[in-house]
Amino acid sequence: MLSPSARSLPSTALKTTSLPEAVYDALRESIVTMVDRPGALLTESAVAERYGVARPTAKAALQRLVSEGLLSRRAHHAAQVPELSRDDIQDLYSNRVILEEAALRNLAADAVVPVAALAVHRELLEHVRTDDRAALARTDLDFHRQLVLAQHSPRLARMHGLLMGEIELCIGQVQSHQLLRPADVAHQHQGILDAVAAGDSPLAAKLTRAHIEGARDRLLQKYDSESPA
Amino acid sequence: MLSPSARSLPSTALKTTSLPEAVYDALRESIVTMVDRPGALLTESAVAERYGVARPTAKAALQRLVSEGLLSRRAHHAAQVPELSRDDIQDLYSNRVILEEAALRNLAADAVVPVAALAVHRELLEHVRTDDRAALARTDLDFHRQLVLAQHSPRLARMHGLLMGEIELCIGQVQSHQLLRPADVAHQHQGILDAVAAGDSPLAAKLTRAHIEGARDRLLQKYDSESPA
DNA sequence: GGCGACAACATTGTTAGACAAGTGTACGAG
DNA sequence: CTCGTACACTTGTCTAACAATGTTGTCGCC
Repeated sequence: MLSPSARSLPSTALKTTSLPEAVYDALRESIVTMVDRPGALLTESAVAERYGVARPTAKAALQRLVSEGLLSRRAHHAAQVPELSRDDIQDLYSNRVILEEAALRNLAADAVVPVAALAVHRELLEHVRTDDRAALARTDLDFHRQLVLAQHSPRLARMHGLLMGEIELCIGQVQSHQLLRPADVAHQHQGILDAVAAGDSPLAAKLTRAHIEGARDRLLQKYDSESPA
Repeated sequence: MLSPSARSLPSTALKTTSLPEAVYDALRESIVTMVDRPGALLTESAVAERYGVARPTAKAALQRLVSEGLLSRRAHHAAQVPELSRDDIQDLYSNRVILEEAALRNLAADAVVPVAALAVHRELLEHVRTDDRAALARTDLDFHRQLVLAQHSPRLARMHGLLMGEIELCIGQVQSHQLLRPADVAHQHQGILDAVAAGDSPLAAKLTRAHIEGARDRLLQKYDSESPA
């Protein structure tokens, strides 16, 4: 009784199946939430000590984060939380447009609104009502993920997931959710869902593009105002 | 004298900077060239022994291949060369269309033909003349890679690279280059380049889609004739 | 003869410790 | 002031070992 394996590890609770994956999850979280600020150096030993694991385990987690673009690294040097440039933001969002526009075009062609996306949409409306900005930003990304997932294309989901990972980091670094206009987000999502339900592919694609480019512009604006170079 | 570190490793020569990367390269090659047939099991120890490295080194190489979809794996089991299904082929190519169509649309918008792609195109014409099917298949993929690279978008290149890796495997498994019509490939590439030079985005996109879907259909046809289920 | 429990095996998961090799830096010599 | 060397730090790689897990095969029982 009393959950036998409740022995918790130093800093954060690690509860996933694989140890490297648990470290990966924890580290990823602390990167996108800006606990580790951009530019911060993460040595293998430091990570190993922080989570109470061996260096090879930490190494594996770091390697995965590097391969996903959430850390940068030069050979024989500590991994580093990247500071995203203006070009990075534009690259991220222009590729996101490509993927999601295509996804929504296909979705609308079938004229069927995926239930998972609908559920997330309702959750988002709730967050708009309570004006919970942080939760709203998270749910917003979730909504887009669900739309892509509804495609049942493993490769599309994987590529989109890669992009979204870096976009999370991006949003964290620019603190853009403070500028978010909750009602607009909800309204635009509704428009996209309506276009899908109506089977209007061109409209769904157009609204998706506008929605994402709007987010990008807001991000860039904040970015410019913060780093006047 | 006499290059001091010329001690060669068992099967294949490994000459890259990092040992895991060298194993990765060699293993990848032997997978896409069907030296390791689909369904074959690759244990960490076997790989380690084959290339004369320690198990952790082999593990890293395997992990990377798994993360790129060139190997599949269940926990506590040997990695396995995946056998691509009909659905996989369709998924691969429909996503490839999304990416390359977008890339060519942008390229044509600038109306500038990338020199690297032109160089590869000339190389391909040479292979058509000498009727070298294997080299032609390789150069064909290279041509598409160059078109995407010309975009100068790190994320687009990375996503496209992932797709192309699996497509290489796909082409190897179906032995599709035997069905390739060299003159057609060259002709279609020329058409795409012309559309880009003319700054005709819609045409470039349309030709690209047709070119890729043609390749897909040829692949599927061969696939169906080989596995009549 | 068929079926289930148990035991042996194979494989990966994770750790520890060690040494080599590469990189940047600070310090000292010229 | 400049250059080169030595040192400290970090990663790269290996060996060895044990734990955890999944598979397989065998044996006895029904």
